[in-house]
Amino acid sequence: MKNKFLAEMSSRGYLSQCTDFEKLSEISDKKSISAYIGFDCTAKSLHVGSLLQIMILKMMQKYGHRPIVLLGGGTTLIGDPSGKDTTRKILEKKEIDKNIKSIKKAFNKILDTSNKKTKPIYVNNAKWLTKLNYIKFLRDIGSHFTINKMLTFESVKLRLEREQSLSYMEFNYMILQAYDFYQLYKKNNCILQIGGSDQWGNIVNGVELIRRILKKEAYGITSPLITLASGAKMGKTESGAVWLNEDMFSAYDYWQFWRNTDDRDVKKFLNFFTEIETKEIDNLFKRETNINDLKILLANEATKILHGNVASKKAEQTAKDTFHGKGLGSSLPEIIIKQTDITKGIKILEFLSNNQIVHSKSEARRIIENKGLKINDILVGDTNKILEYKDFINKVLKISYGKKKHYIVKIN
RNA sequence: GGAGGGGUACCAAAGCGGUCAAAUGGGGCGGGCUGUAAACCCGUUGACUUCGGUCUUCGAAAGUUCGAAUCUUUCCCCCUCCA
Repeated sequence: MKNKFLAEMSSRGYLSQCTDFEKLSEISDKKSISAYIGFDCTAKSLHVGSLLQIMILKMMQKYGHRPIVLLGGGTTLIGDPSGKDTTRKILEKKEIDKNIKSIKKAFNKILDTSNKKTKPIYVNNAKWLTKLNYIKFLRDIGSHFTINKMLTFESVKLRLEREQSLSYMEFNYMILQAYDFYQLYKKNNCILQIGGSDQWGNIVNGVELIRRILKKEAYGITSPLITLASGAKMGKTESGAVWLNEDMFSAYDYWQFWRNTDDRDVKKFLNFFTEIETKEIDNLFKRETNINDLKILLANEATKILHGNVASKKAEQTAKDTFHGKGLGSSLPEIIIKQTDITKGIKILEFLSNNQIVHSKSEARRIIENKGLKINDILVGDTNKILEYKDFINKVLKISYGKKKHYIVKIN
């Protein structure tokens, strides 16, 4: 593969399938192309599960191509059945619009928005999907799809085999996605759709629709499903999903997420989620004997891409202070309490549950009984402990839930 | 449309009148070991509590009973087979 863009895609492990490597390579060699990836808008933020796709968009920019981010305001009204064995919850338009606005924030941080030529274009398929005329759509688009073929798609087959209901609405999802591609081809000259491997069928449909109607060639690429060494799903931690939006998942927690990567996944993640050259990564693994240093590198680089250099450095320093020194990291979550409250004394159980450190007083009691709670690195043994002024050092106190969750408590 | 089987905590799955806040496994959380990893070991896993207990929970509602996850009725949902 001579094309640099595709070559790097391949060496980083971003490539799973492509409709036509040779041709696509040829075209992207000659000119700048536009490619799109569609994203679901069921939540206020995307999570790391979508990060690989975003990294691909970022890499396109590096090679002078333009990414199109399709925020599926229209398709989210329907719900993609791919990879799901039950119907997704259906959202209202208002909520979806709110989600779109919020999701964009992360894209603007990760992608390069300064270069005019490669600046990402955001599109919302609600724009064309919600205006469709049913009869016209059936005649113009529907006539190009056969049920015979649609029934052979994995997403449909899976549901039918398990005898789980697949509504007519969901059944239409793939046609709508194909139609999206067709629209983007016409409007934005978008010749390539990228997606996760579960999107292969949907992507191929779009390519075929474009060929049939426009007699033009479009292309599709899928990225592999990320598998973790442990077999778990990528992007889940003890506290739930790893969100990209900072108000839902702090930069420090994000840094920690990468820092805690399984040894066996470090190399893969460096390729996937940093911009370090593949060769350089190989060299690092040859030279570096301490895997923990590589995890720190991974955490730094990954955090930098999303939250910026300053936040990344701060997170690293906080981790250093928290785990290796006596200091208090500045990125740790802060809890402010009133002077008057502390003079009165606060019951530890109430303090923990009121500040959402634990979900209930029972959990607070449990964690103390299990030797998991520390104040200023000293084990709290008594569930009846009262937080007092003397627990603070210079009006500041560190409270630790287990080894990894730390909070700074300050007196106002 | 007919005949059966089933809905139990985060998930899977036992329990089938009291000893059930509900066995067991997975997952989660905490501890130990270590490297903020993996593996392994131990503890814990509804809420509130003055630590005596109290309250809510086994698809939904109503009922039988001193007492119901367990029995009855109605309803909702899922599965298997037949048409």
